[in-house]
Amino acid sequence: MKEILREIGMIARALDSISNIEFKEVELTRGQYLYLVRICEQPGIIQEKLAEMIKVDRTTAARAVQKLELQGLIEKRSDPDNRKIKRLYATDKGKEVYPFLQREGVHSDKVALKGLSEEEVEALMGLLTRVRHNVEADWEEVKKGNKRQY
Amino acid sequence: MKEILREIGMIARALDSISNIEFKEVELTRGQYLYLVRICEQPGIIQEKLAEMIKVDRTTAARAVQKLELQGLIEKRSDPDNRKIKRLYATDKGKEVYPFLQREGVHSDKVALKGLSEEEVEALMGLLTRVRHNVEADWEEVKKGNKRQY
DNA sequence: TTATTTTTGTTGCAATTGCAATAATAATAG
DNA sequence: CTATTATTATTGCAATTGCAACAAAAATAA
Repeated sequence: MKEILREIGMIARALDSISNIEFKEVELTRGQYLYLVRICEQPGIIQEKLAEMIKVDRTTAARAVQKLELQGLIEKRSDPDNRKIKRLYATDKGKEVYPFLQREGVHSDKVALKGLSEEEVEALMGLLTRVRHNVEADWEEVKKGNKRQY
Repeated sequence: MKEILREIGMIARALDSISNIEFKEVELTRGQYLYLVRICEQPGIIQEKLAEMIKVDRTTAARAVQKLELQGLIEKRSDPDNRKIKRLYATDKGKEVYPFLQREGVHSDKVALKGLSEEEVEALMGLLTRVRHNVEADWEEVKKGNKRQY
């Protein structure tokens, strides 16, 4: 029955690959778009949450964010109430590329869902959200070092 | 509408991350399991097809296969009718780890689909297969260097 | 047949990725 | 209040990843 997860893997890798190739046009290297879009959409988000949302290692997110900052696409601001965290914001330059990322996303969306009715899209979205919830619980456990039983 | 693709990305990364952590127990490093399972299931498959199935760069597949061979988990055999290709087969050692990969896959499957009825699973599978077909056409084009219009 | 194009495979970089280990602050427990 | 634990961020490796660029064989075209 695990063909479902394989399909998901294939789709994810294919789309990620496409995005990475297309975003070179905007001077973004592999993976960066993931972080930038989310920072644009949730100004003030911190690195830790970003990694959690994207489902990537904390240190990976750290370097991606670091590079985005170095490129002047985002900036880190210290929080006055909490010296531990650094809030992330897109700079003007970052905000400038965002529309391109959006358009690409919309297009990939259109391509991916071609031939699906509105009801099917709705159903797919609902099912995937449930699957994601199921999976993310395990991911967090395993990431913490806990072992799954089977 | 592109939340669907985001969900897919999250699920894929989370599961991949879990698998990579769990398969260290069997001496497999990041990504290797993807190739090994498919070679076990389709003995005689060639590298190029493997990359296409998994949706990964040809050179990435090349190194993964190379390493699997070095570890003695698979072997490359020249084809008598076609000197260009090399067919891939799991060795006894490779076949030995396969059941573990399977069990892990079954478990991830169970976790991911928890709470979904049989009909929902069926529906999800159908929808994802269609999405995958849509996406893989674009992937192959973009990989060939062609540009998408939007 | 000969020439061109496509398929399949490899290696040299340069980059991302993630595990360990470290540090510092915040939150919780005793 | 002090001690312990959890959160957040960073850096040092060692590895995977993928784009270019190449090679060689096969498939197609002229």
